[in-house]
Amino acid sequence: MKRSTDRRVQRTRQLLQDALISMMIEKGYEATTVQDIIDRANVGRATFYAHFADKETLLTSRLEDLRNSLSERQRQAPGSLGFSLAMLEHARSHLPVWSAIVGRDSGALVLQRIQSMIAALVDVDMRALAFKGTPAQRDLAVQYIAGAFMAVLTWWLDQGAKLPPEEVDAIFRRLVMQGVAGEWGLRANSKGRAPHLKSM
Amino acid sequence: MKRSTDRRVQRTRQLLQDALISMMIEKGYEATTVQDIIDRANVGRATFYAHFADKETLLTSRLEDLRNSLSERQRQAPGSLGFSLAMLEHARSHLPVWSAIVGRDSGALVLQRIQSMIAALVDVDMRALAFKGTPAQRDLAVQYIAGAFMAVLTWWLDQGAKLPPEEVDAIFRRLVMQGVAGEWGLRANSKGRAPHLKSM
Amino acid sequence: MKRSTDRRVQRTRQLLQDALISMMIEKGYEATTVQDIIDRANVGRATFYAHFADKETLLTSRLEDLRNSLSERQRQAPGSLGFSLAMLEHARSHLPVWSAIVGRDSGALVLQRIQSMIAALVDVDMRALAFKGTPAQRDLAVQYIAGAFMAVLTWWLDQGAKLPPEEVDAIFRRLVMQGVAGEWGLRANSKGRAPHLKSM
Amino acid sequence: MKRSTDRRVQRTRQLLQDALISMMIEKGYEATTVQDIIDRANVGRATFYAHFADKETLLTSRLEDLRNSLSERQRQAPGSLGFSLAMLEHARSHLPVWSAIVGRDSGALVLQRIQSMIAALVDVDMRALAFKGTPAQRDLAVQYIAGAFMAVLTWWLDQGAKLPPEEVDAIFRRLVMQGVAGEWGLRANSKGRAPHLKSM
DNA sequence: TCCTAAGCGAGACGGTACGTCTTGTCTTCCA
DNA sequence: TGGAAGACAAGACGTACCGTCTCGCTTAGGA
Repeated sequence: MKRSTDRRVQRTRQLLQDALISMMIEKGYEATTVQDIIDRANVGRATFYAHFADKETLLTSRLEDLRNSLSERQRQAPGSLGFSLAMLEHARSHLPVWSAIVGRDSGALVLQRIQSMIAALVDVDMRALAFKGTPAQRDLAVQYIAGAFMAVLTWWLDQGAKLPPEEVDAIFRRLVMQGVAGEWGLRANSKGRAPHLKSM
Repeated sequence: MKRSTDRRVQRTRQLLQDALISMMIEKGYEATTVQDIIDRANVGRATFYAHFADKETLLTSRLEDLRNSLSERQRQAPGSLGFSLAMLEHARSHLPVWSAIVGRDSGALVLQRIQSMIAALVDVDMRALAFKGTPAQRDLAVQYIAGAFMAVLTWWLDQGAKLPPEEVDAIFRRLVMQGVAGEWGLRANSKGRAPHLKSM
Repeated sequence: MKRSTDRRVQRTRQLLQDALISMMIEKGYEATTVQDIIDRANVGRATFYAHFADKETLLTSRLEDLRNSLSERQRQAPGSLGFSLAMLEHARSHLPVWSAIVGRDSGALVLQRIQSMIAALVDVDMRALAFKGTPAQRDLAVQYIAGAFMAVLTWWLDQGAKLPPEEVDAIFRRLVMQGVAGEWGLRANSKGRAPHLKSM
Repeated sequence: MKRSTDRRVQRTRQLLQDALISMMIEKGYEATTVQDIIDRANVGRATFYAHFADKETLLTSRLEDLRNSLSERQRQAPGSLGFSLAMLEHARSHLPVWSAIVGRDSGALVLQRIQSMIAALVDVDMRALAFKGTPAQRDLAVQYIAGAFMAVLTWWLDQGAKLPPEEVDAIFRRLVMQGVAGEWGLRANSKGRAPHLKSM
């Protein structure tokens, strides 16, 4: 019951999320103020704070969607570092946002958030593969991979995302697999591609 | 002429840098305000801005010392990814600052700066080694390595820096070398250890 | 038709008026918010605004009862400044509200409303007595008396209403009558006391 | 020392006081926001709060000047209810502000502040005159007079301040003296007029 | 030894974002 | 159909921080 209220609430949350994305493209994340967001969303200030504790919480809620897409993607091909190509393609399809995130100092915090999201996915992949090594070593490997991927992604975007995602993905995966498999031995596990992501 | 003036200027810069470090340990980088710094340094507000454009510039000036140490270190053993062990040991020797940098959302921007510093070092290393591949591929590798290292470093510090630096370094280097050498073929180049860093 | 509806409406109005009084005693008039009132009255926000334009209108509606009592009281003994004793006694019988109204910056506006209510009564009294003087002079006298009375009432309440109402009333009336009668000559007119007020 | 800072501070306080007065004339006291004041004064928001706790404190600081003028005026002719004519003339010379204060609901609080200021002056006058009666009676008389005066002043201003101040003053003083002298006996004490007030 | 210019502390200031609060309007659903 | 529940836009509040600024004090060099 009170479904209508829920619907209104959802609508407002959506307006705010969209406004954030749209402002990020224009001014970057750090430079975007709460006032910018609510002006863009045509929403009252109090309403913003009724839904989100602050700008960062709003960002997190938006990233949640991305996380869900990637998780879903992963479920269809576990243990294949599938997030890699998916992320690259996602970034290319939504180049304006991602350029804004990656661009000058604007998104250090955003990138950090995304990196820990990636790390969680990698962790699942490592467990799916036959990782040989202590839990501490697995954690190290997880962080290693997530950090390396984000660095590659950032660089690729900074270059204007000109190289084909498939190529970047292939190199990245080989770099990781040769390293990690050499060190701890992983069962090869490369199932088919899942469909592209749509969100964001 | 006016050497005494220069000495005073240096003293003030030093006071401000020390105050920043000391505040970062207490409250983290983001949470530290310019007011905090000048109070801690017993310096006037205008004096701060006479020396540094803003908080970030002050940080950069402090990181400059770290960069110099690492460059020096690298010059003694080029092409060996020598920054890795040096950084790990440096971090362990100055655990309070590094914990503060790495701790919860305190230092995304600081870490980003350090990462690009590392990337510059890696770039030199890659050129020193016989990297086979296009310039773009080298750039990709550079970012890959720098990102992976920072992630490992951050993880290690977050864990309380309990594992021996030598062990972390060894694993990291093997992961990198197996990947990069497998992909593009690198001449093995692992000269002896250089002396520890002292700054910071 | 729909008498039951009328009864509900009356009930709601009553709930709101009571809630206002009760909140005023706790926090003073200014500090009381519409939210406080509707929470206390267990009433929806829209309902509040369906009945009253704002907090002040609600107050006014409540004061209407007081005005009616005093008017009734006056009809029984016109031209006797009868409001004086009636108000004093009323205030003593409902000390908590009146203390709240009078207390520190809580009710400047409330007191202003009451004062103009008193002024209307004084005007009637002045016309009942044989006031000699121009209309402007009568207006001046009316304001003079109402202002003086409210100040005395406020002072008396601020002191904790310790002096007997009769004594305060007597002094007040002598001060007024000697002044006004001396200036413009009034026919003595001091009929018997009317019964006490009950409302509020 | 540091007189220059003091001078700046004084200037800023003055700018803010003037801006308050000027806004009050336009929109009334209640309706004037802190933002209005600082915009008008060309002053930063933090600066406002560095000088005054809130809008009301600013008002109080402004009334302090009026209080000082009246006190000075009183010192030259004590015991003569000299504030009466002085206030009336002051109000007529600064009609725009006073009209704004007196006008619709805008200044209940301001008027309350002024009334207690007047009461303090009356208290001094009562002590200067040979007031016969208990302290409680004197307090009552003080409030009576202050309340009556403010009511007359307000009425006079509401009428557009058309009657000559001297006439209003004369009537007010006779009303008071006949009442108070009749009740408690006062030595006549009506020294010459002091010069007009200039502030505000 | 005096003088003079620079470095400096202290801190006022304009500007701007924050997160909180209250108001009055509106929509939806229940009894 | 009246009213409870409560989302919402609007906008003021008081706080925090920033980077600029003016002011005198201190403290050396050079005269």
